[in-house]
Amino acid sequence: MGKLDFAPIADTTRRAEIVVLLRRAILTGQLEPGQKLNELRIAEQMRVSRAPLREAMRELVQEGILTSIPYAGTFVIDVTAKDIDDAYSLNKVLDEFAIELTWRLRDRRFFDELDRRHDAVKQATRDLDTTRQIEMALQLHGLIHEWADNSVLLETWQRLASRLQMYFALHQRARKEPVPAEDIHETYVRLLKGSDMRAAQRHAREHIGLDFEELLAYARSLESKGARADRPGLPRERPGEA
Amino acid sequence: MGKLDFAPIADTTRRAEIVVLLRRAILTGQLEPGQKLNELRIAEQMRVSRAPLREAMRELVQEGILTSIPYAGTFVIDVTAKDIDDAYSLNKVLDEFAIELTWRLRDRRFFDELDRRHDAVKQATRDLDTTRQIEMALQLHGLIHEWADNSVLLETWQRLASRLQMYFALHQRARKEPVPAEDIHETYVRLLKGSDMRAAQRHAREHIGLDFEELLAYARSLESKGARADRPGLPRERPGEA
DNA sequence: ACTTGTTAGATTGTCGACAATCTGCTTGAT
DNA sequence: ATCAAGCAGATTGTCGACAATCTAACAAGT
Repeated sequence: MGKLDFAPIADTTRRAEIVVLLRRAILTGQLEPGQKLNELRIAEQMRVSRAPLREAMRELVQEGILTSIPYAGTFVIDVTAKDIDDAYSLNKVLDEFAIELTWRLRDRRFFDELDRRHDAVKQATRDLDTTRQIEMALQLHGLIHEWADNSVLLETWQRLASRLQMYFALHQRARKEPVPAEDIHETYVRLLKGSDMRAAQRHAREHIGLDFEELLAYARSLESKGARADRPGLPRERPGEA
Repeated sequence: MGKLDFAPIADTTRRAEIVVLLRRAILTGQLEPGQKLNELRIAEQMRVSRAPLREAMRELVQEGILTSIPYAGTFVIDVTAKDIDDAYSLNKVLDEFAIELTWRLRDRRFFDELDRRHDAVKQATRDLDTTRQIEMALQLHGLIHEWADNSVLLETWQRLASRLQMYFALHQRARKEPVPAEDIHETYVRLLKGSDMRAAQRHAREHIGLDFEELLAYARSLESKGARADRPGLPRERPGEA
């Protein structure tokens, strides 16, 4: 018999597809932070009943990009400057760890994949597709976490990456300027291919740091402008879990 | 008006209560790894319809202690030695980070809470209540993550703690010996109260390390004994997310 | 003996309807 | 005018029934 091994076939449940649609809508900023998700309306738009929609929403709540208040509704999470700062500082720690784990596992396939993703970022940049640029940059950044061969680290990173994508998309959408044209990942990729692990770790911190500082400044400016009063019934605090 | 601030009232949805019940059943080992959860049977036992039960199960899937395969069922996650090892190594990194963040925030209330949780562990040990001992030990350990004032870190820790509790409960249930009587947390607490942060971080690694080594040895012995053939239809691989 | 097609039973996925709860407005008393 | 009570509408939570899919046993053909 042939030694061909097939990949498992795709999920074909409505729930799974709904999750993909909703996640994309949130991460690209089509659904704004704090916005309420009306179940009936969304279910009708998607031509689906509320059952699979609600199950999908529960998944995204646990994924950390939605928040739910019983009998009040499910909302896109609010983005505070502190959230961004918290995510940023944890991200630094995880990156350092991921580089350490990945370092001895780097091989030809790793470098090829690194280049492939790097190219994807540059392509999206040329196309002026900001949304895709953000997504591809995070994919490039996520490679060290995928390669580290630590399932728990990878899960943690993916949860974090979801929020990062949302934050950055929000930021990009706010400032009208076009995308930065120069390639800010060049050094990052080069160091990951090199032989100085400490240098790579150090750069990962600082490189990410630059983007984040800008993002933080934006978030802080939003908050100093006072709480938004346009959307009524916003949850100011999420109820604690038992 | 009084300056009393009330805690948010408890969630009163069936879904939330089901989550608590299911989580406890899994973390205490009443539901074994790999075991399938029959929706109809559980729903009847709890006197609830399948809708809130299924939503609760989706949450636990995202929490990482259940795994779902479309049209096949939802199962308690399988525990492999590598999973434990992965969780262990990430836990070391998170602990080090948490101690760093918490260090300058330590105050009277922190030390009091530290003692309170430490006492709770000792009490459970005296009562020979192994399940509670594990839970309290993790609570003691979680204090540095709660105190660190980083919401993303806290979330990450809580997800990790769920699995750790499951692993340890499984281990305890397997070996017939009674609980270790001596107080293994004494040094940990003392160092957290002291003034040498590096020493506290170092101890956190090694202290946890001991428990884990034992746990790992157990998990490896299970796997070398060959795959279990008693439960049919076990998922050997979970389908990837798109 | 081995494979293939079929069928019955069980289980998961989805739907539409009903119950519980919240929100905002109206009403009416002071 | 102010405020509380209560009502109407909208939205979420839950239920029971149906559809889609899987599993295992059985029959039939090679």
